Amino acid sequence: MGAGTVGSAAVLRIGEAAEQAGVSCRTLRYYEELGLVVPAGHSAGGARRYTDADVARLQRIRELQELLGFDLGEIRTIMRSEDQLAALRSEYQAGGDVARRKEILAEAMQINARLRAMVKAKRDRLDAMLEDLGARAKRNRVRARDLEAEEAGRPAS
Amino acid sequence: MGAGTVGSAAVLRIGEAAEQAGVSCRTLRYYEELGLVVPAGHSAGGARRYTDADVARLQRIRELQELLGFDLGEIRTIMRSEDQLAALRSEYQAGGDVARRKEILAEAMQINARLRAMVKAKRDRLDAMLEDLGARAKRNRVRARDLEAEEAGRPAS
DNA sequence: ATCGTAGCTTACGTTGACGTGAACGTTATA
DNA sequence: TATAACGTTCACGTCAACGTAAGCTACGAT
Repeated sequence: MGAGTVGSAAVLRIGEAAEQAGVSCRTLRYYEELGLVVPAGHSAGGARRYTDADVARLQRIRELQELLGFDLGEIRTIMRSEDQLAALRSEYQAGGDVARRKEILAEAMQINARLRAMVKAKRDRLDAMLEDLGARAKRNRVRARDLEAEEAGRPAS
Repeated sequence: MGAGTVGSAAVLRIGEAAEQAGVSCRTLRYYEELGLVVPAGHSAGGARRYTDADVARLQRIRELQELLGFDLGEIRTIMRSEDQLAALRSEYQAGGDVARRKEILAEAMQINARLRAMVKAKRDRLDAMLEDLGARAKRNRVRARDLEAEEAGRPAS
């Protein structure tokens, strides 16, 4: 860690982490219960201590929940995949023979592709919806222009 | 209605409408309870009769629910806006003075813009996510290529 | 030392969005 | 005209995702 950064050890208490993630403390405890986010550490007295990485994880969970509409069960599955992916990445970087590295890479690419397909499908549907709304807006603009013209044509009918 | 089309009177029974919309009968009755979709008519005996327009409305509701993540309360608000918009459209087409038509148009455009902004925001976030996933995919592809090269360089190490 | 704030566990409550009978009426068809 | 399939209205059940209250503990400032 470079000098200048204070570093991101397990310094955040549950309230602080919750606020940064935009959720409640209860939600954090609930997520932990589900195995979604386990705090990086604990104080001597047993209080949860979160890192910035934990907060990032929380934000990712909210994104998957609110943006993609997954339920927490599906999110758990996804996060497990990503955790596994991170583990694979470590193993990958640690070296190992080429065959193993290829295996790892293949799995990573597959996981990525699955999520990508879901996101893309959703985005495309949103795009279609947006296009529809845009067409309506355009029609309205045309009508508005016509009205202006009509008004100008007969200023005081 | 042109000859050739049977027309879309209130012909669908609840089971048929439900199937076409991809939901359960219970859901239709529930939506009616919430004032989201009131069947276009009823049989002599009191059975609900839906039109194709009702089914379209149902599909729109599902879209708002699943794609945009609105709850049924928010959807009710949106649908009310759209109903009002349709009413305005009728009033608009019926004529009326220019000032009134401009008012109507302004309101319609405002309603449209609100929804459009929400959809666009969501789509942009999805786009960002997709871009991120794409970048990861690209890195993986590069790594895969490197691995192939390494293997070719030392065929039988 | 103490006192207020924050955190901990346990456990029951709540809200949205339906699912699932029960008991009964309606409709299409053989 | 019988009868199976479909419909109706209550009304209670369920599941996820938390909210909330109670009773107790830990830590930071005065």
